[in-house]
Amino acid sequence: MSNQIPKAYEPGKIEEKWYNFWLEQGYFTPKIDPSKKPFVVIMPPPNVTGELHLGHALTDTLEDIMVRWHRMKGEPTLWLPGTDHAGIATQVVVEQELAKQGLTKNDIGREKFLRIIWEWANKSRRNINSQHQMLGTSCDWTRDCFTLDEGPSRAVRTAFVRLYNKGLIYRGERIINWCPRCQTALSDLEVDYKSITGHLYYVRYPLTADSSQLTAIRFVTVATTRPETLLGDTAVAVNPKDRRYENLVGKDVILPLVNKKIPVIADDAVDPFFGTGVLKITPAHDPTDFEVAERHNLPLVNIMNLDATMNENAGPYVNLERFVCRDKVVADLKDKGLLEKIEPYPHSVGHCNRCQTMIEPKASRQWFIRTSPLAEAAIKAVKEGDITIVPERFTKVYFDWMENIRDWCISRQLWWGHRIPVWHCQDCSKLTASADEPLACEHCGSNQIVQDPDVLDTWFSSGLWTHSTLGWPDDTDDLRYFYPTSVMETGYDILFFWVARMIMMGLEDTGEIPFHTVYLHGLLRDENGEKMSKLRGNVINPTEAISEYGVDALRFALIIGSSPGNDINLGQGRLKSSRNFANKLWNATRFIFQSIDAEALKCRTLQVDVIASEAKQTQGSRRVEDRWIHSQLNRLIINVTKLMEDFQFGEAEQQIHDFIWSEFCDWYIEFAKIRLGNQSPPSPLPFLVNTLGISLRLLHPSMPFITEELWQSLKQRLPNKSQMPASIMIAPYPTSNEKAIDPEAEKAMDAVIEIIRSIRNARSQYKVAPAKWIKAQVYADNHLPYITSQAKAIETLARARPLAILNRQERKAGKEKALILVLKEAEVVLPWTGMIDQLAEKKRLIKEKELAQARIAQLNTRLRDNAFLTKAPPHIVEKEKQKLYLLKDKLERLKSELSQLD
RNA sequence: GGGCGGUUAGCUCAGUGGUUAGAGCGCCUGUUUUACACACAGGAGGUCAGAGGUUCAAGUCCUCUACCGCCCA
Repeated sequence: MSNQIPKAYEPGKIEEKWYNFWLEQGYFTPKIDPSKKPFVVIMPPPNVTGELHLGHALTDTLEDIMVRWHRMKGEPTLWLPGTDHAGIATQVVVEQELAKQGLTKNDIGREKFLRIIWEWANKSRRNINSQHQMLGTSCDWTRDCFTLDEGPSRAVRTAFVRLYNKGLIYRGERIINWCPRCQTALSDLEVDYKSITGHLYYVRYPLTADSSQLTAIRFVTVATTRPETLLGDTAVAVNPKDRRYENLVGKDVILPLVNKKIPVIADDAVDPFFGTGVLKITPAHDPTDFEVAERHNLPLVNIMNLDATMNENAGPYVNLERFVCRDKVVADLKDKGLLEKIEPYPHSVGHCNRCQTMIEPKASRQWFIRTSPLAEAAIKAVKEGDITIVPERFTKVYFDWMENIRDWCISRQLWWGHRIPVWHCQDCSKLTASADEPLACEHCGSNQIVQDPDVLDTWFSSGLWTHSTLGWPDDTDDLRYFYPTSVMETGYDILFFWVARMIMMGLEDTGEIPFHTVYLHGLLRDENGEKMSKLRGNVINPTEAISEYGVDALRFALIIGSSPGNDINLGQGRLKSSRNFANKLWNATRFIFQSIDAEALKCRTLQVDVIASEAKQTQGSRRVEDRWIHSQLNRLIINVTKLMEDFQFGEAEQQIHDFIWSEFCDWYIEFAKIRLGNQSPPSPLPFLVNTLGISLRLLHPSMPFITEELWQSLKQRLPNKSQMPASIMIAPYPTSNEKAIDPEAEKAMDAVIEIIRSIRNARSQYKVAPAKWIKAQVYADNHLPYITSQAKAIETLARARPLAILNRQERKAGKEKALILVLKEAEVVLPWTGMIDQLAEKKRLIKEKELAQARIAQLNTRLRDNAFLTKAPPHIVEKEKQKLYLLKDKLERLKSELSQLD
């Protein structure tokens, strides 16, 4: 037949086709409908540093699942995509590109450098967006944003000026983290601390002659990990409670190598148990020392240049690189007999998280945000439940960070980013902050004003992303309708960097929370739980995975079996099994199509409604297996809906997977085959088609491409195709029908399945040739009519012929050798003359009897326990009683079988 | 130092108080059964890290211990 579909799923052939179809139909762009509450996700904007990695694929997949699900539920759904200029990260990448040509950014100048970096960014954006599209993201490209676009840039300037005018942004000299390679200040969050085994140097600081006379001490010993910084010392300090040194406080010592007089002071910050208990104070190069210096009015001596070489304050050491200088200082101290000892010393040292260069703490004049007032509101929003963090445990982490928040250094000495909207007056040296470029100093009116050369931390603009992308500071339709947004979905690693700051900035700028829910996913690891890295060579490239397994398989593999906030291990095995699942679905559908086409050849019309949660069956009554698959399907819909609402996407996918593979393919389709073969009404086709249609819709958010392809092919085969939605994307998400839950059909089919399984098991145990038919009798009572109705299925699926299904009362004590299987609701008798080890079989039955007795005893104890009967909920007690009843029944039958064997 | 998470089958992980703990991969046996070998059928494999406690009921809640990982300082 010409419209037959291929034997194996070939993902590459259909993905682009359907993505373009969706785009052309405009499904990704929501219609603003004030009568409906929208569902809104703002995408975490990837950096324009190059391409997407697996982490982005995970983000895209989770967000696409939520977004497609809500869209199918009929909510106006906006998923707003964007990209981030990523100040330092992008500048580092482009500088590396330049370095390949032997150039630095200073060689070519700010203007030309910015031109090159813009080219890079634009290319990168195109690349990134097409990768998002490969992944199937249903985001609204008409609203695509870049942090440096005019809108978001104006939002940045406006937010800055507002905070400045409220006194929440200030400029001041503080110890900041300086990256000597990037040549910029960094915020505390941009520093990675690494454990390093360094050394603790014990250095003698001689007392001045006067002090020495007064105390009869010649020197104090100071322990330090950074001897080169002693060139910038302006004091030594001890703890005021330290009895050992109490007579030293107020005296003076001579700074070695520099031969400068510096005081001994007492300060609580000194830990008497560290080293000798005497600390050198280098205020310009250490955060604690800086604070000590502030308390004691000590001068700051900066001894380093911006590239971490020593400056003129280092005297003879000028121009030496910091570590070269250290070696020289240590050698010189040794020469002068001032180095007491050197001990190995493990400690943690900050590194730039972009280039891994060792950070230099450094006193520097920078711009800061006073964060504590902002944090207060941000804490309140979560505490009062306006914002929910999923999984919940991160709430504590969030509070902890917010409650101990420190001021945020926002200025960067970079060229790539948002220029700080402050102008310095050359005449009165006062500052003018303005969202629009000012013509004159607002203080003295001079036009001799120069804009601050620095740019803002990238995360400042990211912090505004939820509202700047919707038009803020303007009062736009988008902002009014889509803000506050619904879910902020991202990795837990940027909770502080981004999520926390968005909450602070969103509340500050708009007076409203930026989103109702924060959903944090885990990080991706390889199949052994190792971090993915180029060095280890265990990186999975999403593009390669897609071409090998298909997008749907990649998406499915990323999510199935995962749980919120926990890391996800992804390897080839998981990708393969997800691809296999896609192929399974493909082939199940292929089978159903073949059946539909066969019907069509006989000119019969298929009565089926693939949208309704229950198939309409017009010809004759429904058979028990039809009721059963319906019941199972509706249970699935109930479970999946609940799981999706609880952000349990991994478990939702697992359940859909298990239903399709096990219940539908392994059993229902196998039952259906028999009926299709013998043509006796009622036809299972409406149920096959309906179950397939619902399964496809349930699965669509996870596997958009294969479900669309199959949906469209299915539609072509249905008589009511004109009434079906044009795409599965806009078809309604299945809703459950409580009435379809059918415990009677479930029990009956459980019994049938158990009968088939037990016969198969016995065949396998006795190594019966697969093709051989064996004689079987089934005796039952309760579900006899149902079991009888499945005679053909039992016969075919267990290869049992001749098969007799009889009432238990008709059971006669036969002397014929037979294998007897006592099941939950039935006995299966397999007469196998000469094949059975009668003794072993008797032993097996005795063992089963004992097992049943043990469990009955257990249940009896429980059901006689008054505490259980009074305190356990009634439905649990009822369940236990039911179990006991069934077991007792089984025990009786086991006993009766055994007695016949004697 | 403070906090968080983990410890469940050979491996990787689900398991949201209900009593016989699941999946994928791997392993063993068999099968060209006309949707699918990217498959089918059958099978082996777990004192749920350890110790105490709460509860009618604990893999699940609490306490402690051990080990592993992460975050913050």
